[in-house]
Amino acid sequence: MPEPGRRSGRPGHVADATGDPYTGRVSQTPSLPPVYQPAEVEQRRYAGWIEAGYFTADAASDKPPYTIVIPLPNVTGSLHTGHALDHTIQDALIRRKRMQGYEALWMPGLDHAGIATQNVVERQLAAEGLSRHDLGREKFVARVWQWKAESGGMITHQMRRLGDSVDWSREAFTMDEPRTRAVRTIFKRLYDDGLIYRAERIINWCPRCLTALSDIEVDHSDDEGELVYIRYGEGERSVVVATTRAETMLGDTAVAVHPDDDRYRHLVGVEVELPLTGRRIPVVADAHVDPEFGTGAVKVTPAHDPNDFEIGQRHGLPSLTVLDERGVVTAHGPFQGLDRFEARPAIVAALREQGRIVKEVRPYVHAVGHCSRCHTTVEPRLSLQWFVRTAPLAKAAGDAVRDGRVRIVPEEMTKRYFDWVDNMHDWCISRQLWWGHRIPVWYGPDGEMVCVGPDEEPPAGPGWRQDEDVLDTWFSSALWPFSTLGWPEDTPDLRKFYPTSVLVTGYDILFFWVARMMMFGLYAMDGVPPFHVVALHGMVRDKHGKKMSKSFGNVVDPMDWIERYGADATRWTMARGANPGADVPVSEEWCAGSRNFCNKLWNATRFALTNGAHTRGPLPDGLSAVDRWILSRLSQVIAEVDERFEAYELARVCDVLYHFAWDDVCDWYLELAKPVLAAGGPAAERVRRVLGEVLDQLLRLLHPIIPFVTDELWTALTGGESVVIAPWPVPDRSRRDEAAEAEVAALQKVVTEIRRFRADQGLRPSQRVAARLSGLAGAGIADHEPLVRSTARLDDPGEGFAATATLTVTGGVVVELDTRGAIDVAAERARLERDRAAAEKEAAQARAKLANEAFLTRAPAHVVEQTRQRLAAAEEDLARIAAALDTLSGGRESA
RNA sequence: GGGCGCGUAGCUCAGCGGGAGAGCACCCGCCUUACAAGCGGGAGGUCGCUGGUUCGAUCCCAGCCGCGCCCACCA
Repeated sequence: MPEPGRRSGRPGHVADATGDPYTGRVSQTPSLPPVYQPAEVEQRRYAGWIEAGYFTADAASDKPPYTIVIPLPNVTGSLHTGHALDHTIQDALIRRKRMQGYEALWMPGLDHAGIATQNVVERQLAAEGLSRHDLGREKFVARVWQWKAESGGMITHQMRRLGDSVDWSREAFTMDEPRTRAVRTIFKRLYDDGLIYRAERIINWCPRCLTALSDIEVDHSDDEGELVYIRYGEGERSVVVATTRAETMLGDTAVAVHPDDDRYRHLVGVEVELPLTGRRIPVVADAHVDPEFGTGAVKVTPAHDPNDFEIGQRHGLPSLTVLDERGVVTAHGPFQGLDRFEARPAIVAALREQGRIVKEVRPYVHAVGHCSRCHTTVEPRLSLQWFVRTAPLAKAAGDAVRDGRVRIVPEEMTKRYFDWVDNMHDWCISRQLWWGHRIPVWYGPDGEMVCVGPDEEPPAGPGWRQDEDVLDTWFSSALWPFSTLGWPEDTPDLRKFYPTSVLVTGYDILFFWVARMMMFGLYAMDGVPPFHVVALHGMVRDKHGKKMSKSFGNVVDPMDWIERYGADATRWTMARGANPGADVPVSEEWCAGSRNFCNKLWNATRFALTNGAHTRGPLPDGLSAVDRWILSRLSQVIAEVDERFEAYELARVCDVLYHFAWDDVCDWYLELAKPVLAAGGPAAERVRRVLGEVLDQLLRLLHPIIPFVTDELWTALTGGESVVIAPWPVPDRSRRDEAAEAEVAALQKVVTEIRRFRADQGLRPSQRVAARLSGLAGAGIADHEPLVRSTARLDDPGEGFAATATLTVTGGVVVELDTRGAIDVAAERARLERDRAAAEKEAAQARAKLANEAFLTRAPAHVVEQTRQRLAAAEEDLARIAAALDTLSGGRESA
C-alpha cells in the first residue's frame, strides 16, 4: 500500500490538473492542489470575511432579524470540546439564516466569572507570596483587570480559528460600562419592587473560597460518613439522637421529635442535658422529624443546618454559632480551634469516654454538598446575605414556557425546566469576593440602608459605607440577552434584535442560566421573554460515550484537531452527532473521517472544474435521465435539510448531506458523467451545467457547517464573491422526477449486479471482459448501455465473441460474458444457491401473509399491495436464478 | 427519596406498527485518467428478558434485569 504523500507515479497525476482529459479544455480557474490544505485557506478566508464585514449586523436593516447571543464563555476559559459543539451549532444556524436573507446577529462576549477569575489571580499572588489582603481591594481589582487585559479572553482568538461568524464589533463583557449599567439598573428596580432583600439565613458557604454560594454552585455527591448515636440527658430524662455531624452538637439548642411519636411524648417540653457543655436544651415536637429515621429524635443546630434553622424559627430557639467562616470551632472549651473535620472524631472520642456513644453505624453513605469551584465540603452557615425573591419571577418564567411563548427543544427537557422553576428557593446573590459587581447599597451611620441607582450619587458623609460584597456572576449573565443589546437604553439594537431567536446551550446549564435569563428577561422587558426557542444540546463525550475528564485521560483539545485536521473537520465531527439533547461521542478517527469528507468535496469540485463545470445561464433543456435524477435528488435533499435545520437536528442535516454528496454525487453522478464528458458534444455541455448547479447548491447547503472549504470551492466554481452571502437554496419541486429516479435505480442495480459478479469471479478491474447485453429496454434503461459498459467495465463483443457465462439481473436484463474460462462455475453456483434460499424465504413470508384472511381484511390496502409486489419480485428473482443455474450447468466447469 | 432517559451489527448510534440501517472497525480485490484522506465487492444482528395488545411488534402496554442522567435540607 502506498504511503500517504508518496503517490502514484502516473504521468500528470501529481501535477496540477489544468487540462481537461476529456475535451482538452483548459480550466477556467487557478489550479486547486490535489489535497485540501485547511490551514492556509482558513486563515485567509476568515480574514476576508471580517474585512468584508459579513458578520456585522445592521440594526437599521429592513431584513427580518435573527439573533443568537452566545453562552458567554468565562474570561478565564479556553476553547474546549463543549464550546466547539455549542459554537458549531450556533454558527450553522446563524450562517443559514444569514444566507436566507435575515439580518443575522450572533452576539459574542465574555463573562467576568467572579470566583474563577479571582481564584486565578489569587493563585498568581500566592506564587509571589502575597494574598489579596496584602494588596487591598482597589489594587487587587486593578490587578484582575490587568490580568484580563494580558491573558484573559484567549477563547475569543480560538473562536476565530473555529470560524465563528460572530459580530466582533459588538463584543461585550459582563463588567464593561454598559453591562454594569444594566446590572445597577435592574438591581435598583428589583430592590424598589421588594424583590431583592437582605436577610440572615442559612446559606451554602465555602470555607475555602470564604464566600456564600447559591444552590446551583453546590454539587452533591454521595460521601461516606458515619452515623453516630449519642445519648442526651440522663436516665428517664434522656433521648438518643443520631447524627453524621457530631461536631455541631456544641451548637445544639434543642432536640426535636415527631408530635405523634408515642415513644417520646413524655419528653416533649422537658429539658435534657447536652453532653460536654453542661447546657440544658428543650425537647420540642416538630412535624419535620421522620420517626422512621435513626431513633426518631433529632439534635437541632439552628446555626449550622438549614432544617434545624427552620425548626428553630418555629420554636423560637436561639441560634448558636460554633464554627467560624473557615470551619474552625469557636465554641469555648477543649475543641476550640479545631477544624470541623478534626473536631468530629475528637468530640466522638470525648463522648465515648463519657459512655455517651450508644452505637456507631459505619460506613453511612449520604449526599454531601461540595463547592463547584474547589470541591471543598460546603458548610451551611447562618449569615447576613442578599437574596432575590424568586417566587413571582419564577412563576412568570414557568408560564412563558407553559403558554408556548418559549419552546424548549427537545420537548422532554421541558419537564425538568418546570421542576426547577416551580421549586425554586430564593436566590442568594451576594458573594464575599472582590471581583464582580459591587452591591449598590450604602449603609449609613444610623443604620440607614440606601440602594443607589446608576444615575444617582451615593450618599456621602462620615459613617456612610458601601456594602462590601459583590453579586453572583450569574446575576449579570442573566441579563445577557438584553444587556448586550444596550438595555436599559432604548437602543436601535434592542428594538431590532430583541427578543433573540434561539438560545443554544447544553442541557447542563438549563437551570444555571436559562431559567434566570427567563426570569430577568420577562421582568426587565415587560413580559417579553428573551428568546423564542431554547435549543439544548448534549455533552461531548469520548468515543465510548464516556464523560471526558482529566483523570480519565480522554480529554480532547479541539484546537489540536483544528491544527491537524482543520476547523471544518472539527466542526463536522461535532455537528454530525448534534441532535437535540443528545450527547455527542467524538474520536480522532471520526475527525479524520470528517477531514476525508472535506477532501472528497475538494476533489469532486476539482474534477468538475477541470472538466469545465460552470454555473452560467439557466439549466438547459433536453437533460438526460441521469441529469434529471441528480437534480431531483438535489431538490429532495434541500427540502430535507431545511426540515432538519428547523428542528435543530444537525446530525440529520449532516447525514443527509453526507450521503448525497458522497454516494449520489461522487460515486454515481460523477462516474456516470465521465463517459458523457469524454464523448463531448451537447450532452457533455449539459452535464457541465448540471454538475456546476449541483455542486453550487451542495456547497451552499454545507456552508453553515463547514464554512471554510465550501467558500474556497464555491468561489472557485462560481466566481461569486463568497458563499457566506450566497442565497440559501430553495427546493425546486418541479425538478422532482420519479421516472428519472426509477431509471437510475434500475441502472444502478444492473451495474451493481455485474460488479458483484466480477468481484465474485475474481475478475480484476483491469481485466477487460467482452459482453453482450440484452433486455435493457424491458428494464427501462434502453438508452444506458454505454453507461453500463463504462461503469461495469465491459467491452463490446468483438470478433470471436463466445459467451461463457450468463448473468440474469432483476428486471430482465441479461448479460452474456466472454470470460474465456476464467469463470468459477462452482463459486457462481454457490452464490446463486444462496440467493435462491433468500428469495425463497422472502416469497414464503409474503405468501403466508397473503394466505391469511385476517391480514387481507384488516391490513390497509397499500400494505397488502406492497406485499403482493414483494411476492412478485421474489418470484421473479427465483425464476431468474433458476435460469442462471440452468445456463451455468450448461456451461463448462472450469478447472 | 423524587423525576427523566437508555439497552438494535465488534464500537458509536439512527429507525419506533407491516421487507433490520449508517459511520467507523473487519474481510476480499484494486494506483480504474478527481480523490489510496480513494474505488469496487463482502461478511456480521433470536433489535436486553418475560408476558400482553394486534391479522402482524425492534417499534405500543406491563413487569423484570442492566445502565445513565437530573433534582433533593431525612439528621
